Amino acid sequence: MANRRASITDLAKALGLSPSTISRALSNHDDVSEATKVRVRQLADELHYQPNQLAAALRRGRSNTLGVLVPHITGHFFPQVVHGIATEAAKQGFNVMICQSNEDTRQEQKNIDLLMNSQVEGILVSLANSTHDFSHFEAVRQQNIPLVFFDREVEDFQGSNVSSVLFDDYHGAYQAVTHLIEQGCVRIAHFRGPLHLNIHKNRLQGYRDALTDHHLPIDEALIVLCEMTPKGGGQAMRQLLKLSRRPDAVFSANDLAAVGAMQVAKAHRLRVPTDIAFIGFSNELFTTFTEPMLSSVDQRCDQMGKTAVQLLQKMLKGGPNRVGPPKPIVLKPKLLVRESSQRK
Amino acid sequence: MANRRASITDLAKALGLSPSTISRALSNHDDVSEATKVRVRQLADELHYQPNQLAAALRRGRSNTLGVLVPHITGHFFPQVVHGIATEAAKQGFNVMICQSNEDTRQEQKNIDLLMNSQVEGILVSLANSTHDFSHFEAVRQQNIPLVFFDREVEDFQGSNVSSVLFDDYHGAYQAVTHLIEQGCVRIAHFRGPLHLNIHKNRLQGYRDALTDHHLPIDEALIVLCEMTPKGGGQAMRQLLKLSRRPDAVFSANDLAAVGAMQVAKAHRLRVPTDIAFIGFSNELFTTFTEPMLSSVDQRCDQMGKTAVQLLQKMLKGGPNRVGPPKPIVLKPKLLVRESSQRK
DNA sequence: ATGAAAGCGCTAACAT
DNA sequence: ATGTTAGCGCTTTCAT
Repeated sequence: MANRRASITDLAKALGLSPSTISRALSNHDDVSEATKVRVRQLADELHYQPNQLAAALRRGRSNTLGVLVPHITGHFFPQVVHGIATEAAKQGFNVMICQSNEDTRQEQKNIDLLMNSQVEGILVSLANSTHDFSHFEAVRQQNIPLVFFDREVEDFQGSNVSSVLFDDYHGAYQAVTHLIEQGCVRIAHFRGPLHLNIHKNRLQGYRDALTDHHLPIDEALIVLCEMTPKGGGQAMRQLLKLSRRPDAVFSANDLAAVGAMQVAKAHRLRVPTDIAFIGFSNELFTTFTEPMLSSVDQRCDQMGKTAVQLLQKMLKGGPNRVGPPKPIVLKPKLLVRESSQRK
Repeated sequence: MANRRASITDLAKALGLSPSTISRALSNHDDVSEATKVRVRQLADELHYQPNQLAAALRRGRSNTLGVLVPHITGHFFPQVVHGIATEAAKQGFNVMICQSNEDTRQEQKNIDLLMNSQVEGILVSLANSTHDFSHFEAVRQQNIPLVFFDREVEDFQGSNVSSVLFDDYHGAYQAVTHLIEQGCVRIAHFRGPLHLNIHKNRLQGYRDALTDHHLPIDEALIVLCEMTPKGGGQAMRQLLKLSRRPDAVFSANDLAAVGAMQVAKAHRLRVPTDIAFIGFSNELFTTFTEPMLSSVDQRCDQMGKTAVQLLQKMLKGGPNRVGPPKPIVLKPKLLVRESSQRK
């Protein structure tokens, strides 16, 4: 049978004190005598007293909870970011409520509502792919609840309590391709994803600019739209191998496709990296399990989560007298050179 | 400026009605006139009224929130399970609060406390590796808060509102080892984890029984306690290779250790699977990227999350007149045979 | 150093 | 069909 939980009132009655004193004692308030504190704590322990956060939050007007809204918690990236968020939030004393939009705008709206109703003190969002209408974020802005977009951002959505944490995809791609050039590669192919996503647009642009800046021609036949899976990468690779002049390197917009391509290349008796070098993107766990190990651009996903929470925290503390929103934070990528691209 | 949010009281005053009527209208209660409902909804929309869940939860004594406690949200397994949980919980109209223990018992205790304080209606837990002392779950049991252990369970922790969703590790291991025997392996090693975790105990027992049932001797020297990482697996492998009679197969309690071991074996010029075969456990994404591809036992992780929530839901609905706790649910494994164990 | 009292926003039993 | 009242458990101002 569910014993009703001991409340402050219960403690008060049992000790012949007032609820206010109990409350103060439990929160270690200065002007409660040490003796009383001891008595209170002891009884609280004995009765397994559990403070009711709901009540405290309601009274204080502060829920101590952050809301997180991600497209989903699968794959590599989002779990990692969520991990970073949860860890940092815990460190700062916040609870975390997590919702998934399943890449669906309607669910995103519903979840934003839900988070607001739950009186979260701030919201961290990565947009659903399909989201073009941003009216549901209006409410957040109006209530002046701090809002941080990460990875996927709403463009032109300004506000004094709105900011973002992004990843410099352009620079990551640029670094990767430059490294390939330095290794002596001259026909570098690129596997790209759909360009309505900024990440793919930027990675492609980084690729182009790196080539141009190093006086290499851009051959559109070497830029292949492919599904970002091992299978997709494999198909793209086969397509490239049919060219009269095959590429001597592949920079893929993700690791999965790179691995698939590498497998196909090896099946065609090409030596990696001597005949053809590979670089992926995201530094997935498995990149060190392939043979040769796959070079990749590391995104520091947990760093992104951590940074996002810190940014939010800054807004919460900033108060109303802060001038303007905190600047968006752009995380720098790091190229990890492994065997698949190391020719020298 | 943070406009104070409109409350029910505000709506009541503005419309010249009582708060109770507003409350009833908003929750579409039967005995409010349609006309009133319309008026109320309209004004609510206009003022962007957001119900305060905190207050409602406090009043109702029901928070509409489930607590989730996992060792971490990284790797393959836990994100997948959490995804299953979050999805199913959303479907059932629950919010989800997520905590990580970081495999640390003290944090686990703190998080359980936190969840209880947050008045969650039920808790889903996968234990930290290091947890030997279960006193923190006593409180949960005493408060009669439904508790579901998944994947990692506390043995001998019974209660009318305690249950679990497990994976049939024994059977998975048994299948894996039987398969190795059928491939002609006769000296099969096992990498095991710490045995206070049932998953490892059961995997070990499945290993033993499969050998015995097929009339193979059990050589304790072939059973190695190792850290479940590539590095740990590598070390264990080196240890095995020093034996006068090395093993001709390894069944590892997880994929990471298997991969590490496989790399070491290959570095020693052993051919996989001809000289030595490998099977891992969990069917991580990267198992298809290794060379040769790693055979593994698939756990259907998202199914586990979904099932766990459904079980919890059953307890919540069951009420106090239910007889005994719901039976633990055991999910069946599936052996995926890939190159690393396929000799014929 | 402690107590009395009010109220956070909501709901539900009990009126009318 | 609507209103009155009380209270969920806690914190905090204002006494004393």
